Amino acid sequence: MELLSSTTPYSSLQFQSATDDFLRAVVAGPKALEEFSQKWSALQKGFSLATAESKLTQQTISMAAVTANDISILGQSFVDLQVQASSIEASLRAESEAILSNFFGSDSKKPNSRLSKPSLQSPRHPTSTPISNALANMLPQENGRGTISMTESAQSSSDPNPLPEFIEHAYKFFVANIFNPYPTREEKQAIVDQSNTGRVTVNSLTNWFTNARRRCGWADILKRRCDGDREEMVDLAKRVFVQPDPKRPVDERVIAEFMEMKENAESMYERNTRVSSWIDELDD
DNA sequence: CTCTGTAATTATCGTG
DNA sequence: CACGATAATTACAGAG
Repeated sequence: MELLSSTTPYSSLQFQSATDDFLRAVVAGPKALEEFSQKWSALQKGFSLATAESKLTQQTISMAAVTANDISILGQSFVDLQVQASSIEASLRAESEAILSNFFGSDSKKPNSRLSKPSLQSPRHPTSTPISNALANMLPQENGRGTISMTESAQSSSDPNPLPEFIEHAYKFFVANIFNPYPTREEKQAIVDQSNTGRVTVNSLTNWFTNARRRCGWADILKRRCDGDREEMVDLAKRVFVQPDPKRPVDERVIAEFMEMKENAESMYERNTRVSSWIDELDD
């Protein structure tokens, strides 16, 4: 609240400095990113509201979109690096597990042992580094409320997350690619590789993405605004989330629809990542 | 491959 | 606590 104070609600200046802030935060590390994330969220939230009330000039809107684009691209690049790194780590771990299981013989596929399976070492957190978490939490965001942030809310010990292993990675991809939530086969495979402990398949991931597009409202906009034309939809979404096209400005109402859609996607993520009551029954 | 419709399953909430 | 209603998810079939 105090962030976007008083008189001038939105100047393009705020958006301009955001890019610099972001870069500084990336360099400074996860904690700074977290901070930036909150500022950025607040900024977007306010922007969203102002948009709804048509209080912004086209110029400010453009500036906002351009900044969002910059941040999105930069953030995406970092996320990609993280994803690749963890993918490599995953295959290395898989390899060493294979080797170990040769030693101990047996135990290659065990359908229902989900809780056990202490793998080799890292109790949890194999593929999620602080940076990638912070980035993925914040990437194209708004929604200032405490997103997952493993850093504080669920600290140390048991960091649960017994959900289907893929959803964390899938959601991150989804939110980070909200302007084009259609992973290629390779990208799906990468997500599966990162999360797989046995039963996650590319096919189920494909289903998940289809359902996710439907649930967050992407499918709805696709049908209503683009007559089911996916190319057109992605092009439109890019003009909203990535880079505005001065020659083809997007109607404010459409922008609002996309913002809402993105919010839905993010709240799905929250819903599914938060630790809930039942976890209490797990310990001891 | 994706989209829509839908069945099956699971989690959550209000009530007696 | 157990129940029934409701919401959310996942998987699948049929069509394009």
